Amino acid sequence: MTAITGTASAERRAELLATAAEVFAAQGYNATTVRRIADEAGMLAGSLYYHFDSKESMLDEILSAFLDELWTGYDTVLAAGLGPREAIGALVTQSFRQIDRHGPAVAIYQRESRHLSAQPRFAYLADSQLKFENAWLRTLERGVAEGAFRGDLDVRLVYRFVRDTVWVAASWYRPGGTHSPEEIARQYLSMVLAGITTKT
Amino acid sequence: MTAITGTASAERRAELLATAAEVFAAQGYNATTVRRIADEAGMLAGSLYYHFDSKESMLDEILSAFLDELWTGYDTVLAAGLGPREAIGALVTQSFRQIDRHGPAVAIYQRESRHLSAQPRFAYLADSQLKFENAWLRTLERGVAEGAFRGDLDVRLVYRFVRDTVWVAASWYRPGGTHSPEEIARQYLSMVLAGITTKT
DNA sequence: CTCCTTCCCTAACAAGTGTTTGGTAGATTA
DNA sequence: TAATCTACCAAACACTTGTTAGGGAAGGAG
Repeated sequence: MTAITGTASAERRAELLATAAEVFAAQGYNATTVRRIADEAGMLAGSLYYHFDSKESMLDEILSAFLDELWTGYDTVLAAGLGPREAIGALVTQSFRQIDRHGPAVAIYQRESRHLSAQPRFAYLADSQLKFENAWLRTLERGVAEGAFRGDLDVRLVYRFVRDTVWVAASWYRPGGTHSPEEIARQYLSMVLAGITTKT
Repeated sequence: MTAITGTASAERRAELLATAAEVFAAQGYNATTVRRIADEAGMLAGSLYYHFDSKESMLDEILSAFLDELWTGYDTVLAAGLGPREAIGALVTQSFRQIDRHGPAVAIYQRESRHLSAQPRFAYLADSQLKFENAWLRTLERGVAEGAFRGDLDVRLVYRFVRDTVWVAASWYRPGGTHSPEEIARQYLSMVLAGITTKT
């Protein structure tokens, strides 16, 4: 029955992609050999090509799946019509949830996105990055205009500051630790919004 | 005369290491071929081996030279006996100066440090990271104890927050831009210390 | 039982990798 | 002028890389 085997093979695909993502995240895409992935999956290198066209296809599928889910969450937040401060909060929280779920994918994205986006196949990475930047910048500027955020700072610098502080967390965050993604998001937000010094 | 040729060849070494560092930073260490480096330097791949033992030696020299200079600056700051808030400020400023000077090296360090430190040859990366963590953590804890920093935050989280926010800047910072490293450090510090919201 | 699909293995390929070896033009030294 | 040294080139080496082609065991379908 093609329906049953279809979902079964889809599950196997996802399984293989998950292990591939972990190795990519740990070693880097270029440093990862197809034989290592196969090893981790308990099979031989050639067998991977029954499921995937190429090593690059795996990377593509990992990244695009992650970005799809990311933007589903982001678009919901952006369409909710929140105030600047609440919007930033929701975006940060949403980001940490993605880190919690797609940890390896986030790490890969951060590491390889820059030089990958030059490749036509991965042009959607640049698109996403631009859309991302616009969403954050507009929210920040709106916040400055409404007096919620400080106006004495370079907005682009603030953007990069917030963006980086959130996403780099993927490099050390491990699911199932002492802090839930929501708790980490809460503390991060508190630092970004109010600073780490006492208010005297 | 060995003295003159000695410094001349030392200059050539530094020159080659600088171009190697740029390529490593742009493409990643593993994705960079020795032929690409040689090409960028205007010579053939084999010729590099007149100056260096191996590709790994180049990486080693780049990273250790960077760390040496970094710790020279850090140790000066840490020995100055500053208050917690001033110490953090000095450390951040110092870090941005390093990014300004050793941009490529910093980028390489961030990207490859994790999996390199497992290798015995690069064990000093792990040592440095530990020393780094201790310096920051102690300063932060001292600040909390003295009431300069907030006590309602997880100190380790604060550490990673500050550390990451500073060093990721290397991924987008380019020397000779609109902002000097000191100006960027000033604004970053202002955000980290006081937050991005208006104090109402 | 037979056929067929699924999923993997075995074995190899061509291209690209870091590295080595021997040579050589040109400057430096004696 | 002869000898030596410096900094590179030319060509190959052994090895790893992603990828492919053919085969075969297992199990469901007819």
